[in-house]
Amino acid sequence: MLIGEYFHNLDTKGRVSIPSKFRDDLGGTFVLSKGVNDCLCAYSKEEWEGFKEELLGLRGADARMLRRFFFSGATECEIDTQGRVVIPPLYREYAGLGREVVIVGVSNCMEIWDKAAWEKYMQNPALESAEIENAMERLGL
Amino acid sequence: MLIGEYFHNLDTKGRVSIPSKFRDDLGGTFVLSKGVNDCLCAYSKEEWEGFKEELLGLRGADARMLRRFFFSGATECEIDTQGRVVIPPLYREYAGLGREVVIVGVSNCMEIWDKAAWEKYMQNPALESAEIENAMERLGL
DNA sequence: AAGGCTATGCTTATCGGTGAATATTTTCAT
DNA sequence: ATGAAAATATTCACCGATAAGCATAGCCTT
Repeated sequence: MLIGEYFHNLDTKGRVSIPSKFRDDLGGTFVLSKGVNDCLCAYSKEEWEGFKEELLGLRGADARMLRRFFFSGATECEIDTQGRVVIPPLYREYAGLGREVVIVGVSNCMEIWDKAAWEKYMQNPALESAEIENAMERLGL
Repeated sequence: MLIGEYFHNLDTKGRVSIPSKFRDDLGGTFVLSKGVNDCLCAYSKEEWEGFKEELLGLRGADARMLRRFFFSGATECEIDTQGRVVIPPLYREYAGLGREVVIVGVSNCMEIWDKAAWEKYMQNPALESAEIENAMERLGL
């Protein structure tokens, strides 16, 4: 299971070390995709396969558009012998990654954030204890 | 699996480099066909066979029309020793290809778009974050 | 036969990806 | 606390992919 928060650095070639605790869950190659809040989202092959089948099962014009969106916004990544992956330039740009990034485990996927963006996001008032408590209550947790 | 988005240029002779990550999946020769939404669609021989069978299995007037469209609008292409293919003039014209094109992986086929047309297509309101989040929820991501 | 056209291939430059080597930091067991 | 091992950071050198321009060969036209 992918959980935790890790602070890492991109090297000058745009590579980043994957937290060693994540490597077994992710596998040697995984799928990196553009996430919803200006972050990158990495799925193990198994996770991605499930999603892919769902997408391929859809029919109609909207389905074609969704397929184009999700498949075009993803790329296969391979972890090298030193535990690193290259974040392609397009993806670095999309997520606004500087040198310092944060790698976050979200149970079934791993997210990569620019450090500043992550810290800003975590300051969101919706994440204060009271709000968290409210949300939990609404969801019956 | 064909995924990702690559920005390439046609040379003055109408040739374009196929992303190196796609070459294994596509094979040395593939089938280029006119796609839906003013793009070109490239299938590996295997994928094309599947598509062909699907088309041949259909009955009725619409089916006849689709068969004429897709079979007349397809041609075999060969990747040269430098990883390029010639896009015949008719196809360049059909998809409105200028110098800058985008090559998109859509899981089972590869699409070639004029850069401007692709960017316009991807601005569709149905692809705003809220819609995407809905779609992801439905698809179990 | 000469000139020009087209298709194809070759060459070079640039950029990004890859792999190795080493340094540094962290973790863990003793 | 200390040392060993693992994880992460950093740098360098090399290789491969792409872009662009040029060269060659075959073919058509005149």
